[in-house]
Amino acid sequence: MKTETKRGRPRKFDEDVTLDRVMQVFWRNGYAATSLDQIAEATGLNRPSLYAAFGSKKDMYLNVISRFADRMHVYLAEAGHQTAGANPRLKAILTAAIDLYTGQTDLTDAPYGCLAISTLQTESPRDAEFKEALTVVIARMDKGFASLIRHETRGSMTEQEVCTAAQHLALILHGLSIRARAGETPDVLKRLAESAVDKIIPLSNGN
Amino acid sequence: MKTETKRGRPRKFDEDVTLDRVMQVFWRNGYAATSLDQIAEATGLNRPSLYAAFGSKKDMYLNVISRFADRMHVYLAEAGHQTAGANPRLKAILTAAIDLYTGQTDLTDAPYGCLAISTLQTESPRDAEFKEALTVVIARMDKGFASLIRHETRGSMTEQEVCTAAQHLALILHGLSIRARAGETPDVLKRLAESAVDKIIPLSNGN
DNA sequence: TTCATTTTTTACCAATTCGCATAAAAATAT
DNA sequence: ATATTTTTATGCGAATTGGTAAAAAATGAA
Repeated sequence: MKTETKRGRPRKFDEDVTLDRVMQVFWRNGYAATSLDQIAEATGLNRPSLYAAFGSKKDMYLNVISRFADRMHVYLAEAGHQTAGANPRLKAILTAAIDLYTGQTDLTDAPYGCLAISTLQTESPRDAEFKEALTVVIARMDKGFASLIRHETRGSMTEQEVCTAAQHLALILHGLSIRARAGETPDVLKRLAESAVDKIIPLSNGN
Repeated sequence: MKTETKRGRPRKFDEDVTLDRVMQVFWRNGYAATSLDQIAEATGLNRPSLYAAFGSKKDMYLNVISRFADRMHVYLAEAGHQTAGANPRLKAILTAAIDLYTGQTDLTDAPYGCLAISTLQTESPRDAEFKEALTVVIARMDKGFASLIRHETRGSMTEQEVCTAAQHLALILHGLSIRARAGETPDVLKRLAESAVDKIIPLSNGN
């Protein structure tokens, strides 16, 4: 009961690579400015096939947003595990995020920042689902930073201080996304990020 | 030679209040999702009148962006002059920005963050003029923070440190804009902002 | 071969988009 | 009054939008 041979005409596209292409289009244009024709062109599928496979434009967008959030999460977590100590780990994570935001990773070639920050945010006042998705993404980043800091500074910071520092880092991260989309270079952003981490979670913090 | 009585049919709208209404529509929807019909409805003008007075949709948007940047600049500068010392002045500025971002000022009732960060950013990859306008806005914020810090900490910080700290504050500001648009409350944001300032420009810095 | 199933393709739909051309209206100048 | 000038109002038009209906194609099952 693994792969029961599928009936019917076989698909001539791979779902994963197609979704990746959909993601690129939304990443560049945002939600409102992206047309299904552009997506069709970028994926090689035509509109009815897209709709049959992935639902409406909104469905596709939300699909791609959570896909992006998942990918970003594992990518940053991976980057954060190459070192030890709060300060170095946070620097590694921000550095990796900057690579992602400036098109230096496998996820994208384009320097369009964070997909959620760059595009979801804009739509949030008009659509409650989008707004909810945005707060979820933001909360996820906060939690990620908080758990790292909590773990690495066991005891030396109150829970309150941990959460505040985590949100500081998320603020910084979002600011970096905006600057990346504005065209700032990775190295400038990385210098900025490193000095920011040094002020928020100094190396001297017992790590 | 002040107001030479104008010929022709008189306008029945005020240019300033109309532009303010145009700004609200773009602020909520962003550029791409805003239609001229929506603007026409919000302003009470019809499309040909809008076009005659303010040009194309893009013209209107860029017009409103620089209008916003100017207003924001004077509003924040004013707020920053109610106190003395780098740390208190920066806190006052960020607090004022949060009021603006969350709809607590005369500029808008709506909690849609910073017009430029929230909407211009999204469009920047598709249009060189938008991208340029975005970098100009960002640079303006950097410079504003830098000149304040430079002035208040005369000598105690290198020019390099001043610029870096200024960019840190701008990163924070942009992050605050995003969270405001995501629906975060003013008081939470203000606590966050104040503690961030304390880490970037501590009170103990001789002020 | 014939049928059932799934995907692809073509074509269409109603609605909306931005911009403009043209006409009507409202004021001043002569 | 009549003409001139400026703004407003009506309405068109070509293009694009998201979505779908219907037919054609490609596979496995019988």
